[in-house]
Amino acid sequence: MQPFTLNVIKIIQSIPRGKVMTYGQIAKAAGSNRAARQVVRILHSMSEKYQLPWHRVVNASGKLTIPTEEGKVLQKQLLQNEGIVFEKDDQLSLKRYMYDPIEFWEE
DNA sequence: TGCTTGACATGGG
DNA sequence: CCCCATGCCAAGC
Repeated sequence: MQPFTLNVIKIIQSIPRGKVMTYGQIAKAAGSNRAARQVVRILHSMSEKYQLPWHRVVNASGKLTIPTEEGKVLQKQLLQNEGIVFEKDDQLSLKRYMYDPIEFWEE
């Protein structure tokens, strides 16, 4: 496994309750700013094994991008359980809920 | 080894 | 705001 992959896993595990991160952010934080698609794959194949909070990962627009309707509904419910409120059907406010680890370094 | 596959991102029309 | 093309790169086959 590549170090990048491991980083992605750790980062996703570090997302706190009630917060979300975008694929691009995670990829960048893991060391490759253009590897959003690898994050996708990792979520696909490792979310079970590593118990990743996959539902806290959304796209750059702050929308749910699960292909199936059931998956989308499930993710939405999981996020709502954590206190996140949706503006529209599958749209949430990134301004409010986006988790940026940079807070730790710069604050 | 080489080609295909994505739950993405970004920019242009 | 929606749709499309293109870039990207590790994992699977």
